[in-house]
Amino acid sequence: MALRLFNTLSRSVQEFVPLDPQGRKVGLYCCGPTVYDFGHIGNFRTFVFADLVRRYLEFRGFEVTHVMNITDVEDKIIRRVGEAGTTLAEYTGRYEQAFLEDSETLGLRAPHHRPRATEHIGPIIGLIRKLEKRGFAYVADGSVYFSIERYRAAGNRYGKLLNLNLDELRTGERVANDEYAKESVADFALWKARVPEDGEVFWPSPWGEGRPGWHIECSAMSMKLLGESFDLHLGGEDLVFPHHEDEIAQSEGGCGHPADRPFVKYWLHGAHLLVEGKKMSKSLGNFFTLRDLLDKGFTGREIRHLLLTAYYRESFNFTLDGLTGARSALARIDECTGKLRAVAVGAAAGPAPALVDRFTAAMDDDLNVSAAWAAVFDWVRDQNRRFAEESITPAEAAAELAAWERIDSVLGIGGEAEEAVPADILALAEARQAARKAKDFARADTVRDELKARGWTIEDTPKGPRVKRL
RNA sequence: GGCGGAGUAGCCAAGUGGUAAGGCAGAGCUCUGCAAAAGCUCUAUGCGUCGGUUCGAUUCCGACCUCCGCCUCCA
Repeated sequence: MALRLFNTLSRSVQEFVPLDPQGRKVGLYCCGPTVYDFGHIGNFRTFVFADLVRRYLEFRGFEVTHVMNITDVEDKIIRRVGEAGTTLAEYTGRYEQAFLEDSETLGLRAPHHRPRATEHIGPIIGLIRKLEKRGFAYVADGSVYFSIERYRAAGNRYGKLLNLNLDELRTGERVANDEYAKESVADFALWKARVPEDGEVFWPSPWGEGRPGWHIECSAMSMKLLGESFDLHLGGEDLVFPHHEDEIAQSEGGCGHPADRPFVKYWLHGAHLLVEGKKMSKSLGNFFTLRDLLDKGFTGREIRHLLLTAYYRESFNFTLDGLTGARSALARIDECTGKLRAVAVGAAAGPAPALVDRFTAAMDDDLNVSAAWAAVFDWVRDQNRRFAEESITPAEAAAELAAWERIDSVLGIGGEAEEAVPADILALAEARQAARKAKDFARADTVRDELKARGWTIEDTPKGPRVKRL
């Protein structure tokens, strides 16, 4: 039994074997946000996916170094900085902070490194110089470009991730004015010469003042932090081309990776999502930032759960109804784990194996999280039956709880211990119970309404009343 | 036009060459003073359409229909 993942490089599901000879350490890089605005739900599908990969690798015993870059210099950012009349650092700092908060809301484990592009201009320039030295870069009008033709002429393949017919690229319409100097339309910028619109956003370089191209930061920072060859590189499916293709060309072009130690061993790409059945767009009114959803009263764990119900390689239809459904589904799990906590006494000898085994089998199969949830909900039903029959012992409950906690280290939706009930609320509940015993139901109902007004609800169970947070 | 992905119940969504996981919603039941909550049970003769291969197809093959993505802004 081994973890198998779909590798975009081979377009097939492959067993995951780390580069580390000990088979223990894993380098994971995920293309992070461009901090020009609040992150939307589509962005976060990708980041939740990356978090799932990271957590599952850790669950499987790998020692993961997780890197996620922050793109804090880029065309759109520069335009907005100009419009806002502020500085680059002030502008991007605001949205980077928002991104960190949103990540926490969704229960994303913090990456070990969050490198910013603007803080790695040195390594970026260094990589471009290597490319120059090896003859794959050329200067035109103060900008530096990558020559795909020379790269291919040296025996390299451009188009590893995608079947591309370079001669048939539909190009021309969207070539920016400042890129007319390129030798070939498919070439891409490594370093962009400073233009007046850039304002104060520029750095000195051997080619004059300017700023990095879009792709180069990921190559430079990932190799700096994870080594020239590392295990996993993740991103949204739209990044396959050109971003990731260009990363490969730059990195392998600059460093001359041997065939058996490529820049990246496994490329994983998460599919996009639709919202209410349509591509997200502001004009359709189905464009949601994470904050929009929180404003509607949904919680981070509900959103996380919904984003984790579907297989990462297929597009997913995100709906508000689905979020409501997520709330109910989580309540079912919380109810079950709450009962387990109430019954469990003493340390478990170990997690009950059935749930963990079924979960692991599902996840090993290219992160089949849907099947994993099926295992969870079947388990919930089984536990509920045991509660109904009162056939579960405290030790068994502790073992089941340990199993849940084990797999929740991956799912990350929690199920915290229930809030302690304050004394005055408890007193009210007891008063109601006394009234019921005395058949004074009018008074009992009044007390129940009082509790409800204070945010608590009473469940009359066969074993007596139970007070719960509304 | 090129390349790729997908169509499974009211909604979301797994899966398999041998007779359809799971969640939400809905229904019935249990419990209850009533209610709520919770729990249990049930809910697709069917997997876009039409052909083909096969003892057998939702699963493989072909055609068609529809939707989506990428083809230098994109998670």
